[in-house]
Amino acid sequence: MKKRNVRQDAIRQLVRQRHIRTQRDLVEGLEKKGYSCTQATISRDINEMGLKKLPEGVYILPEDLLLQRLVADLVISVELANNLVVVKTAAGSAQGVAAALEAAGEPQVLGSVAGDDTILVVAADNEQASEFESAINKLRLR
Amino acid sequence: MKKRNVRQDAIRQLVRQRHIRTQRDLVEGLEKKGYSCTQATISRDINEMGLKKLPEGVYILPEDLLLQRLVADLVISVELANNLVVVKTAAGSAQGVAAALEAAGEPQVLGSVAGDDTILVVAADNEQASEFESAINKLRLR
DNA sequence: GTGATTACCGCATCTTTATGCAAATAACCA
DNA sequence: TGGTTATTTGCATAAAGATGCGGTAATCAC
Repeated sequence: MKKRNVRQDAIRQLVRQRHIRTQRDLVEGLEKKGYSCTQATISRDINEMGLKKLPEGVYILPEDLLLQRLVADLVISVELANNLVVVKTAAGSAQGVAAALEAAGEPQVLGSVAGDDTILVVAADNEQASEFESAINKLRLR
Repeated sequence: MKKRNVRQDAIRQLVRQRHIRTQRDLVEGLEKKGYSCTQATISRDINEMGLKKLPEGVYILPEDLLLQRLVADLVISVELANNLVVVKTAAGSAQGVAAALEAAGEPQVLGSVAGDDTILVVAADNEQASEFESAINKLRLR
């Protein structure tokens, strides 16, 4: 049976795109994508993929967890200016957040510099910058 | 009715002391302290107190959440040396973590200085330092 | 092919947490 | 004080998630 991997890819997509709060959400989301399975299967998939549930109640991919926490905890604002994104952080945290962003390796980013409470992120063009901005904002739950 | 507040104080203690994973854990812990109540009551207490459940599966007080996340995500090691505690963090994060520690206002800390990836914490004496060390380590789940 | 082994999954059920409802208790007030 | 109102709680049950068991499909050795 090969469907398992394909289904788990679909789960990855759903978790990244939307805010999935329950396993039922996933069953329904998968249904719309043409996959049919039960909550029991989802439970096993979640365990196998190492999905975590945040205190805020949404599922998140394990590889996104660290960045999410740092962004949610330390980023104060995100502003767009042409192909630049200016990220304000808690005092003294810009270096740390910038390192995590770097490590996450968002493809649309050319590079960044960080001061004490500000990160300047340079994207190739306005659209790439905008994409990056919304990617960050998606991590800032609550 | 005064028992509610007293019970919630006991819950606070338990959550800080041990790693509480289920509401049943709390019912049992409270039982040993002489409080008798049901899981339904605990559920309401947890909601009212704003307790959160970490992805690692343990409950945490809302006021401890930010520090916990930063410590868990960014602290690499904690070493004790007489009345000093040397905290190693991810590169560029020492400032941020030190600020959060500062904000948490652990009473046993006299002060601290932070470089790029190291925080030096000064306590009044060896015992205070040791207490602080274990307080930090308690936040470093998994 | 046949048989054995393995991976996968649904069903049923268990565990954990949330909640509607009514009873009990506390707080208030005339 | 007696009556009224607001809180707090337990019980029963719903909702969300985990898991034992057995069945089916895919794989492999022969």
